[in-house]
Amino acid sequence: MKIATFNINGIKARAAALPDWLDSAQPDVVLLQEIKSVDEAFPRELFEERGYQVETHGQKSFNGVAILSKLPLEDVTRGLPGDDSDEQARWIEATVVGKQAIRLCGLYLPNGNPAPGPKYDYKLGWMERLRARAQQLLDGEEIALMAGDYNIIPQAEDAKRPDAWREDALFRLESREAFRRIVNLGFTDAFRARVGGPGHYSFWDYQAGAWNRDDGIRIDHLLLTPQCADLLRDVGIDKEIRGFDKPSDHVPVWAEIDI
DNA sequence: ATGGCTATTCAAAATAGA
Repeated sequence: MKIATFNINGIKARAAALPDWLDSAQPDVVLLQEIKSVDEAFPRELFEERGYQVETHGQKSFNGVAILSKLPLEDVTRGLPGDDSDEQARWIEATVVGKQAIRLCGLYLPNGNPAPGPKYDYKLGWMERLRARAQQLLDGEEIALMAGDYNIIPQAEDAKRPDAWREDALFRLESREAFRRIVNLGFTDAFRARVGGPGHYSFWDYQAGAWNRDDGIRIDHLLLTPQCADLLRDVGIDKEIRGFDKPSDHVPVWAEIDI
């Protein structure tokens, strides 16, 4: 089963590029972030006509996550537990049954800039809630993954120019420590389990010719529980579509799971 | 880069992104 994460930066703006990528990459499941749409306005027919079931957790203008799946989605839940006052649409979960069941968590972790400040506090608080949910998945010994736009550059090798990001909410020490607290519970970064070294990015800014200079960062990740990591067969970053017409500033990252 | 681009929104400039 090919499972991808893709921050599309607006479903309306990606009404051509996203179906084009689906048709060529043929993922079984896609976890989408930044749909920037309410549920009622999401163009589900674009995906249903390609054989995908669509589940959204949308919000007006900003944020918003969704799941597309060729197999039925079961037990769908919306919103990251731990703060009933949080109105931002950044988390969705569902179960898909292949040979075995796998729990899929799609997430759009807060950017957090400027740091320090209230937005950064929100990011760190959100990550603490994420850690709690992650621990539950481990405690249940589930075949599960948490994938999405983490807005975290894990290591210097994950940025073309790490020094430019030192004080940024995506790379400052506190952010990376919070990310490691989650990974170190026992998760596997799917991409890094298979590919080492610098030069692998999932985001290039629209500004300043970042794409042409390959000035990117790796911030979209799939974290696997041990039971899921046992089934990991392949990974990839579909970098080339960043150079196509009307691209998102992110590209898809995927994992092939033997399930 | 204290923002060079893109997307969104009660439709013009503001907000957000990373």
